[in-house]
Amino acid sequence: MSEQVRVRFAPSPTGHLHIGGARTALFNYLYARRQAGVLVLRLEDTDAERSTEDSVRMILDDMKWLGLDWDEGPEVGGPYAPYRQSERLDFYRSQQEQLLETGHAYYCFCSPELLETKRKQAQERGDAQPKYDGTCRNIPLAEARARAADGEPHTLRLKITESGSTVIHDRIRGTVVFENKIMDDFILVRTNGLPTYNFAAVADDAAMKITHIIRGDDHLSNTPRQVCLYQALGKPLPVFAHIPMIMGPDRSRLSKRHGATSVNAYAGEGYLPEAMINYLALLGWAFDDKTTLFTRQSLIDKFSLKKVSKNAAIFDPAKLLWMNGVYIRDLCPEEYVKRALPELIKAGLLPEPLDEATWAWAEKAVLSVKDKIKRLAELPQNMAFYFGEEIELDEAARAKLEQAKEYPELFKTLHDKMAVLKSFSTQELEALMKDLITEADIKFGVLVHPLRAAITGRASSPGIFEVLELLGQERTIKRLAAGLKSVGIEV
RNA sequence: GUCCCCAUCGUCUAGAGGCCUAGGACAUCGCGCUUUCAAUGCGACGACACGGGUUCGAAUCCCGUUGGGGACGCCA
Repeated sequence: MSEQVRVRFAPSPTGHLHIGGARTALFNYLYARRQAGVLVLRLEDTDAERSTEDSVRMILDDMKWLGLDWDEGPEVGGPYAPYRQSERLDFYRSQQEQLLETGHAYYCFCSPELLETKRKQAQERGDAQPKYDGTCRNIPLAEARARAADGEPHTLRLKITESGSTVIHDRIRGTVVFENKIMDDFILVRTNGLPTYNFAAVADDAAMKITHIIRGDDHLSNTPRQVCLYQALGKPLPVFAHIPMIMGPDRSRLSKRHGATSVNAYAGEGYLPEAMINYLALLGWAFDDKTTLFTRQSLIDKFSLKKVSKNAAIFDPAKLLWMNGVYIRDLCPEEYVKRALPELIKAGLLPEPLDEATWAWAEKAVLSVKDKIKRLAELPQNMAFYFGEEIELDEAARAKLEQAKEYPELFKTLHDKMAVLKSFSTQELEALMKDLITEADIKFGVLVHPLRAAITGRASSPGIFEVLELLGQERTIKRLAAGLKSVGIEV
């Protein structure tokens, strides 16, 4: 029987969770759930300069918004706690000590300035690949320790075997071979005593018994170094799976200049987490040649690394938008209302505690535009005409209203009859209007278009009877009268 | 520059030698339905980067070219 699958998502807290990170997290999540394994969330905050507590909060919130719950990590703890690298410094110290003792690591006293100079020189000479020249490689450990103890600034480097090659068996890429001579003795511990990414990540992955490393393609070239570290540490290698990157429309790495790239931004714009999950799942993965809509559970049931594609994918906001519309329309009325009303409250269109009558009205109003919107944030804009007393007509509406001039008597009658209607309901209104057009022998549109323009200020709206009823008799009459008056029809 | 990865419609992808006159989805365009818009239905447009092999047969395998991306930090 094989060991339990343990995967991890290890973001560095330097801002919101972005699209790429979210997709990596999602694939890890899906794989963990599919394999009945464990998803570990680990914060890689060894860069004290850029890591912030705010970012930690934001990333955790973004993960929760997406519904990507982790089994071990911040807030939930776990057998390998702590899950923040900044709190694991003692552990790294013990690891580096071991590497020093086994001769896999050594002290390096070269200053950053010196290295920078050497790197520049190498570049100017046109050297194949700038790499550390090994100046401090053979300083006896005892001597190095003494110098370090004297307070001489130093880093720790991993001693890489220069000959041979390092082979990676990637679940997605296949076999990838790197010649060892292209690697240099990279830094494990910085002058400030903090571990570098490559060191901390590997030490932790090994310690936390991570079995599968599912991460972005951009880490593929880091992998041979990390493999060397695993070996130096005497730890078994995990399975690597490098998933393709997500690019912007210009095929360069997705970044701010491509527009919204953080999950949070999409949440704010009224995207549903389930739509985001579905869309992200399809970026670099497909189940078959037909299916595009997946529930979270079907994603879990169907996900496999085998079907992850190798090529980079371009993030397409248009498809996400379409999918979000699908998900909004698919929401049951209760669920839809529950998510929609806060948007109106946020926009100041509805008061904060809602009384029962307003709630009932708002429910219907919000439902009337359900299949017109693709993002919840479009709601206030789309429903503006339901609020306030007077309205302003846009250009298209003006033109439609002008058409009323052809039938001044008809609209006068419409106004008068509506004004005295006993029950201002969909049924009554429909009967009234049907009678009018039959009598006048005109098409329905002739009556509806100017009416809609007058009461909504726009050329398009939900079904006219629905709007009429929701608006109520008083406001309808008021707006209709004002509209007719503006085109010279006195009522 | 060096190393590594990748290469099917504008975009996401299906395709693991014959099922491919290459399938689906988004976008775009057209038509239908309809009180408008939306939704929806139908349809159109649209791709195997190029060149060599291998094979009876290649989008699928091999090599090269070109193109794109990534890495080359005391960032992650």
